[in-house]
Amino acid sequence: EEQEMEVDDTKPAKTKRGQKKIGEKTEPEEEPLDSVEPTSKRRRKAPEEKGGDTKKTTNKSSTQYDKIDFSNSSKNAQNREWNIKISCWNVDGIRAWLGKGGLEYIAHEKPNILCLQEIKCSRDKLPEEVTNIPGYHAYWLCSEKEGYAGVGIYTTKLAMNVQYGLQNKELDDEGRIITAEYEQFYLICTYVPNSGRKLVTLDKRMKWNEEFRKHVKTLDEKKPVIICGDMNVSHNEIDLTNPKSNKRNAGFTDEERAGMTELLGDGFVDTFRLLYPDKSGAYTFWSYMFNSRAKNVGWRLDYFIISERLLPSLCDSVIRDQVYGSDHCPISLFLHLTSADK
Amino acid sequence: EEQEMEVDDTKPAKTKRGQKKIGEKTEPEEEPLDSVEPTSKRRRKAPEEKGGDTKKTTNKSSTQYDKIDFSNSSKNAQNREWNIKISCWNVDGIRAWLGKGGLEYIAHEKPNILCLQEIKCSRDKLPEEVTNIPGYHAYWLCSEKEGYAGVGIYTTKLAMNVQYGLQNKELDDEGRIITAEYEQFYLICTYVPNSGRKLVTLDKRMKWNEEFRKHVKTLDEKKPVIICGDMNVSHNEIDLTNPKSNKRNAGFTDEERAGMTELLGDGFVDTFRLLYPDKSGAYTFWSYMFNSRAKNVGWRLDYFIISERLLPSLCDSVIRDQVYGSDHCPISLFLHLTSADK
DNA sequence: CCTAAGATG
DNA sequence: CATCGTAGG
Repeated sequence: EEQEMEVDDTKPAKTKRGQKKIGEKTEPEEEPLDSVEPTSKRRRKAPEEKGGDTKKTTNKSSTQYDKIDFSNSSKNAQNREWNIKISCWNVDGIRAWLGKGGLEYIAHEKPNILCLQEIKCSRDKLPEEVTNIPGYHAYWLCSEKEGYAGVGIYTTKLAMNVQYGLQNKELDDEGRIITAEYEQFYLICTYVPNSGRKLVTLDKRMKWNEEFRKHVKTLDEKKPVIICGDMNVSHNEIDLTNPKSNKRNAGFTDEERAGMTELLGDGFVDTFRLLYPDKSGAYTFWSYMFNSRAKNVGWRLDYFIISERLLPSLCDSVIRDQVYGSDHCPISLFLHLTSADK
Repeated sequence: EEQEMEVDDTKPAKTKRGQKKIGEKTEPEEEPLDSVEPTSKRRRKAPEEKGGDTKKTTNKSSTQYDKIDFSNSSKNAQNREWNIKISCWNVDGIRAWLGKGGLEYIAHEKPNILCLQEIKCSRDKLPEEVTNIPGYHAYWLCSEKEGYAGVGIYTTKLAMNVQYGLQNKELDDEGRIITAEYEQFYLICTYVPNSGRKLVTLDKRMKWNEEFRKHVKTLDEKKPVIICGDMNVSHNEIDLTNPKSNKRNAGFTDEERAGMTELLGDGFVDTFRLLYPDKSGAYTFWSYMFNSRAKNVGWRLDYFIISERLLPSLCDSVIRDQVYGSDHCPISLFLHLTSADK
């Protein structure tokens, strides 16, 4: 049974723009820059290759977004363009991210919903600049451990219901999951426990996987589910640069990979891999060490995983690997939702 | 009795400049920029006022030294110019100081001896750049506590003997004093224990003062003594911006001030205050907080204190308040030493 | 290599 | 408001 839902939504939007309904775009339709070749098949062209960008991860410049095309003209199975965009970013410390211009990402991406992981900040230390973003409501779940983990959701439309944690005493003290209920779906924003150096916390991770799966299956019985966040696993060899040498490292153990396989076996889909089954070099995380990002030595750890019955709505699932400000990059999911999804 | 002296002096100077003898200037005499008004009296003109310098403490620029005149034409009581310069700087972390260009200070000041306090670095983590400075030997005493306290001495001429600590078990684990014996004097480089917020370590400080005084008096029976370092006390009201509000704060308690008075009563002289008895606003430390340095809200905590019988040799004692790179600034002592000092 | 907190000053 | 160390990744 669910505990009472709390809503941390104290501030009204300051702008007069008014609230957007989910299913309503946040700005006028843009003409796509690419050719409008119909994408009748699930298979897509690979995302553009990164240029020889030497930008540092600590770059604060507001110009990083000028080169990025945030428009998306991909169609769903019924040849409809997206009408809701959900984005997701492990920010690796929301205060550092703020200092690196993280808010500009929101202004450029303009998602209907943005899920953040690893905010590493207790609720009372969240700067007003991040709690009070015009046009968005926000839900936060912070770790009891200071400066550790923590997740948040920005949303243009209020959720019907918000559930904090998994309702499991052992697993709910670190701020790792918020479940937001909307009319047509449940949205899960999660930061899955890392198994640690030398896999010291693999047991905890396995326990998490178990409870998480239960949670997701329960939700899925009621409404389709959209899971997003840092799943802290690269599912297959194609999902990281060095699969061989990482077989016994956190993020690519058999146990963690099997966890993902099980989840997908319950009727969920890894949207990016569905759309781009052969795309290699597509990562969402690069260690700060060894200049990994410049060399694109990375891992795909961040996912949009959706109930299979949402597939007709799926327009695109993309990795914003040009966006800097964390050791992860953002990802975005584009859906066309209609009343048929209810 | 003294323990065996260790000398941490593994590297020969890399340059071919050769060693300077103490009493030999490290570079050709420069023509002083100021008028050569003879300074027959102990009383001097005040150091120049700081300009409206907005430089940050973290400034790495190598240009900060261009505006500073390191020459000094002050004479001793026999109207002789200096032939030995000793400098002293609480660097507040030698690695951070190195990154802020601290070594450039040495190149510009060119002291015969430079004493450093608060190196905050264990011996094995000292960067080679600071342990291997051409033309200087180095002695180090590091705290057993990582990244805490610690002192060091650079010297162009090898000391005859080097004593590490006070030979007191309770007080010698934090790297707070090196005593170097030269032909004509003992040099003490010290970082006196801070009494702490709410004076939690005032007892330890009092114990230190007691043992330190014994040590100094013992040395003084053999040779004149030059004490330099962060004494962690402002002796009198003139020595800090806010004496009233700091009467019960570390650095200006009656107990600490009395300690300095006692030391001076044993036949030692605070050289700066002797030469500039009325000079106010002369500080060597400014809290990083509240933009204190820009406002010159500071404390005089760093001293050259010498045996009275060295007074005939004293040419000048100056505060390098234009030099940035720490929350303290360097100070320099100019002496003319002759065989009469032996 | 980055984030963060905590201790110290 | 700086310097550290350490934990975490």
